[in-house]
Parts: sequence; C-alpha cells; structure tokens
Amino acid sequence: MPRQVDPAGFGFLVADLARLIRADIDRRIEAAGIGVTPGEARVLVYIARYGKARQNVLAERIGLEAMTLSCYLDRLERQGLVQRSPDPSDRRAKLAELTPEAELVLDEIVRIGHEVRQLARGDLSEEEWLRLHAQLKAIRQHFSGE
Amino acid sequence: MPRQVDPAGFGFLVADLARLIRADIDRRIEAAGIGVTPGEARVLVYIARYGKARQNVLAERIGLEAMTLSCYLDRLERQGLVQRSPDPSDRRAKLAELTPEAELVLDEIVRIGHEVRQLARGDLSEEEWLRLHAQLKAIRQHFSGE
DNA sequence: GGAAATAGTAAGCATTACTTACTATCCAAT
DNA sequence: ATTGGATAGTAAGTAATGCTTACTATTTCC
Repeated sequence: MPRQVDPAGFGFLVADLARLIRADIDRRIEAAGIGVTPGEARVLVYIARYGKARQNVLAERIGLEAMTLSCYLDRLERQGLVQRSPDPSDRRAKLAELTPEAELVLDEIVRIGHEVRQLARGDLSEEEWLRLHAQLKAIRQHFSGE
Repeated sequence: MPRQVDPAGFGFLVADLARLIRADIDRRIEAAGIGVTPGEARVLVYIARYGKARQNVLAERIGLEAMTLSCYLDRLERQGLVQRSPDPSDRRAKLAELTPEAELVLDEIVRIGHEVRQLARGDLSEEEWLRLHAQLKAIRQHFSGE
C-alpha cells in the first residue's frame, strides 16, 4: 500500500550524502595510509587553519562539545599529531597545537579534500558550485543558529 | 601559524549539516513523543513508500547492508511498528511491512519532515530549492555510483 | 574571602553502520 | 537425484561520532 511519502526528503538526502562522502573519505584515507578518521582529520584541519588555541575555543570553532573534542585530542596526542601544553595565562586551560609530524598527514588530508571536492562537483560550473556552497552554508546557519 | 586550509571544505560542510539536521530531527521527535530514532524513521518511510517487501530488497532500496537493516527491523518489530512474515515463495526470505500502529508514527514523521524542509529552505525560491535538491541528488550519485 | 563561573576530563551511553561467520534454503548442472 | 554454489537472514563483534552528567581545579567577581 504505497503512500504519499517522499523518501528523498531533504534530511534523508543530506544524511545519505554525508554517509557516502564519509565512506569515500574513509577509503581514501585508508589508501593514503594515514591513520586518522575523518573526525580526527577535521580537528587537525581546524587547528591548522587557526593555529594554537585553547580547547574550549577550538571546540566552539568546530562546533563540538568540549568533552567530545577532548576525546579527539586524546587520540591525536597519542598518535603524536597534536600537543597539549598549559596556558601560561590560565592554569585551568590547555593549548592545543599541531606537532611537526602532523604536516605530512595534513598534506594528505588537503589532497583528499581536493579529490572529494572534485568528485562532488562533477561538471558544475564554478558559479554553480559556489552558489551551491553558499546555499548549504546558509542552511547550516538555519540549523545551528537555533 | 595559520595555513592554506579550508575548514569549510565540502565534505565537512555536508557532514556538519547532516549532524545538525539529525540533532534537529532528534529534538522534534523527542517533542512529538514518538519513540523512534531518525534511522528507524527512515526505514519506516521506505516501507511506507514502497510497501511490503523482502528485507534484502528493502536494504538495497535504503542503501544499507542487510545486517544493518536486520537490526533496525528488530527494534521496530519490538516497538510494534513493523511486522515480519515468511515469504511464501521462498522459505529463506521474510517480508517486512508496517503495522497499523505505524500510521500514527508515520504521520508525525511526515510532519517533522515538512518542518525540517521548511527550516532548511528558508527564503529560497521554489526554483532555487528544486535546483539545490537536484544538485545534491546528482552529487549523491557521484558517490554512490562509484 | 567566598560564591559563582569556567576549563578540562572521567565515565558511560546512544546512534549509525560496518564486517565476518554461520544457518537454512534454493537452484542449476551434472 | 544429488550436490555445489549462490542467496536470505541473523549472531556477534567492532568502530566512529558525539552526547550528557558529574567531578576537579582554577579564576573572577562581588
């Protein structure tokens, strides 16, 4: 008894896309032989982009809870890709930064990012691609702005 | 030491979006008092859309592994929303279908889907919205078609 | 000086989804 | 007719992502 339901609803579509892209990234990371998950890669990218910072600031920027980030940093620190140091201006706080070893991994991540972007973009024109990007960012705002 | 890295890469953007939308859907489901997760809702929607079907067919349609679907169906069956019955034409196979109780839940899911769509869409025109949808579907193809 | 806020973490859990290995059954070729 | 390979479903285990709640150590503000 089919029914008036659309399984291609926007939420499902985005969720599907995210799952497929993550699987694809996973495969590429596997192939590249760098031992980080997509989530860890994201943290590395943010640190690389903004530089040494306090964990709470970093968590805010990435959009994660402090605790969630703490776990990621634990793993990245164990892998020798991130270093935590006490913040001299606040003994509660810690600063997170990349280690020199992270550079190689980051190079791979950037490369993979480009590949994925290329695959996603397909034959969209630069203009279409930028508009799509802007629209998705706007939508993200709708859901994160509360 | 900032670096030439874009933390708004397409993959991250989509992943973020998926996470935020799922959290939003979670909140709405919570508020609606129906006890299903977004993943379970997805399964219900697919069954509603295509009707009674074998599990392997259903898994294929949703894009899940047979085992993953099996777990979902276990939970949905326990909640009394789905019913499994032997396929008369193949004793290995089982057919999954919705129970009458699922109708109420499905109504809520459809309503939530509309709300989410509205929130996502914002002030995009019908034309822009349809184009965005089509572009995302095309991109999904790029990643699922392999 | 003391109350309230803040930074980080320990612990535990939920969701989503996978792989590998197994059983039961079906089908096709000998 | 039988047997060997494919197929349908599931048991069991694992992994990634991310959350909440509760705690400790500080800092800051009154």
